[in-house]
Amino acid sequence: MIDSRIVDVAKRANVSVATVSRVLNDSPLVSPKTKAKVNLAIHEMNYTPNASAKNLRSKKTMTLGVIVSDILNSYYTEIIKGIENIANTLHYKIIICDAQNQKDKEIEYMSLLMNRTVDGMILVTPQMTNKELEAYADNGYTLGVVGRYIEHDSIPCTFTDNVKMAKDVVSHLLEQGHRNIAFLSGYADAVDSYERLEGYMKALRDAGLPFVPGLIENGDFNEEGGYAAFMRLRENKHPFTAIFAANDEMALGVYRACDELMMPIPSQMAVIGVDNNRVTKYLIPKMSTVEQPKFTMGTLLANKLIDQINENGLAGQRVYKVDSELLVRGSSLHSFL
Amino acid sequence: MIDSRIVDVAKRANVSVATVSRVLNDSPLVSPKTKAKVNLAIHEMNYTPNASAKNLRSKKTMTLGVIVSDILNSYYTEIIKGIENIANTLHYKIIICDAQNQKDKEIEYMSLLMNRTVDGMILVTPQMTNKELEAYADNGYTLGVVGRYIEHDSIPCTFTDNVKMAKDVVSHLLEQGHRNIAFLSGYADAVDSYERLEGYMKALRDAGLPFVPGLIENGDFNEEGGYAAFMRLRENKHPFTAIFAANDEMALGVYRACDELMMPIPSQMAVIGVDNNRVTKYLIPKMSTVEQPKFTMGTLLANKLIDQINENGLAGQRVYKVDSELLVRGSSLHSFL
DNA sequence: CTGAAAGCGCTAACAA
DNA sequence: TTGTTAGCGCTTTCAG
Repeated sequence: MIDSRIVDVAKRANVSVATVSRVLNDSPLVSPKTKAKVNLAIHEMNYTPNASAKNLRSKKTMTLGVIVSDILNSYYTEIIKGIENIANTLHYKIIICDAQNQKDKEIEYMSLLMNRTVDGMILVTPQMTNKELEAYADNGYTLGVVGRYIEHDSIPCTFTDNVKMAKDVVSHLLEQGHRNIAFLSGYADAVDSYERLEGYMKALRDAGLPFVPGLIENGDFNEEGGYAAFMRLRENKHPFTAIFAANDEMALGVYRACDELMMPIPSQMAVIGVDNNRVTKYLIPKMSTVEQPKFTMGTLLANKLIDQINENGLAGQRVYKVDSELLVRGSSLHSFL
Repeated sequence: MIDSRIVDVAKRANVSVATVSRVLNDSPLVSPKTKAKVNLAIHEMNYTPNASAKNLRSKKTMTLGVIVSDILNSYYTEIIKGIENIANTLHYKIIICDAQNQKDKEIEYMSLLMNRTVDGMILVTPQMTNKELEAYADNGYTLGVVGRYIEHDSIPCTFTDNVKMAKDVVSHLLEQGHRNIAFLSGYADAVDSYERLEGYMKALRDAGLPFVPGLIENGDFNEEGGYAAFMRLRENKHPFTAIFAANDEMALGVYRACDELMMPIPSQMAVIGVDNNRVTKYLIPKMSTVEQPKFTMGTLLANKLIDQINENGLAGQRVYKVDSELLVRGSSLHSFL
């Protein structure tokens, strides 16, 4: 039954609780005969071990917490798939927390799970600052980060080079003949925002073009925000023919705005996003974007974190830098004119 | 510190562990003065209670398990959002399990969590049969189902009327003048498949049209399967001008196939899906589909299940039937010709 | 209002 | 190879 205990099994099988525990945990110190007897009892009683008791005693939960910004955004779900993939293999469970794009939710989840509910946390969110994360680690918590670089000995991380990525995007736009390129940032204080902004500015500088503040707006990383930010950009009265959005969600808002304003993409407005969300390839024209190896990033990080938990040490590589790739599609191609 | 215990706090505050526990659990039986003293100690030590110990002793985990077929499909993530919404409010955590469209994964997760890791399970998957679910319930497990009706006193469920929905879809297609309508099923044994098939057949019968087996194919509920099934349908040599897919994912495959075959939608092929996945409204033409109140379904069911866990009883409504709505868009509109 | 103590179900010394 | 037993850290009677 659902609430039979290890002693019940022991009694039925005429052995001690220790023996049952050994069978349960595949210890080699049990004779085949006893093992069979115990397994029979287990099946007859439909016994399942109580996880809480096991966790308390063994001081681990075999569970990882994962905090993402938004579970509806496929960027995050694909990372989750990667995490899940390796977690499953290594017999770990994962608790997925959806911060709903709110930083206070992230913090709330952090404290919710940091009480030995999980053995470690994976943060996939641009909002929490490195400082805050480091504070957690310094307090003895085990955590890892997907999607950004962090300088702390005990926090593993996987990320792509945001600056380089943004430079690549802007260079491509320059090559296509654009000279007035707008940048759609996410939250101002998010790493992904300012690193991509930095790349954008570097590319302009390298090309000898001036940086125009009126060509920058914040869009909060979501579609609605992207739409509104695009409208504000137009009010700024600085004409532009191309726009680089810090993620695909915001670029989607640009698509909608262009549709309403009867501005064909890419002939009157070139658009590029970041993330290679699934929806981008169903759009017309298909959206140019940057592919990040999301699944891989999830797998790498989770694997490393689980290692760290079990080895209780920090051997091997801590920082995983993976390559992103600019996917040039219809929304930024001059030949589409 | 991360590993200080309740006795450490008690010592520091010069009280007993019982008192600390009372403060921790907001018991009214503590004087304000003592409470302040204890809280001070808690903060000074940065103490957090050990969840495993608490779970073991209190026999609950304040956690719900949620099994979905595919976390990349927004149908499921929106239901999850609904579940999460009410769970958060009621101080429950959720463990999300992605069965990756595999029935054996569902069963695996079921046994993984049914050991008091969670207080109850929510199944959002068309694959497990009602019989199997009933067996779990009969064994004393607490569970609920989103997306289908089930006849069992202790399993709450929310669902929409699949038969009626399918009839509505086919009726609309008939009104648009179509007489040869294909049906794209999911897995043959999934409720959503056969109930929608039933509605499809009823609508044809009501209209006095023959049922043509060659117009039915299975597409496994995913895009690739939808694509392949569409190709098979064409090989069957039964001409058809409209297709009803049992979900949007498969309809997406049809879009791709039509694109490759240079068959414009809707003039040469009308297409309707089910779920109102976000991507449907970015397609050209926009895809007709059926909206189900996903968020609400999640909220309703989770709320009911938590009630059931706490009341330890089955008072009130068990079955929640919610309305779905046919969204007629470009992909099935004759006027688009 | 506060404290002492029993025990939740399990694992892992240690003993046999 | 097997059994006995001491906790893991918490909640909750029961007594004061």
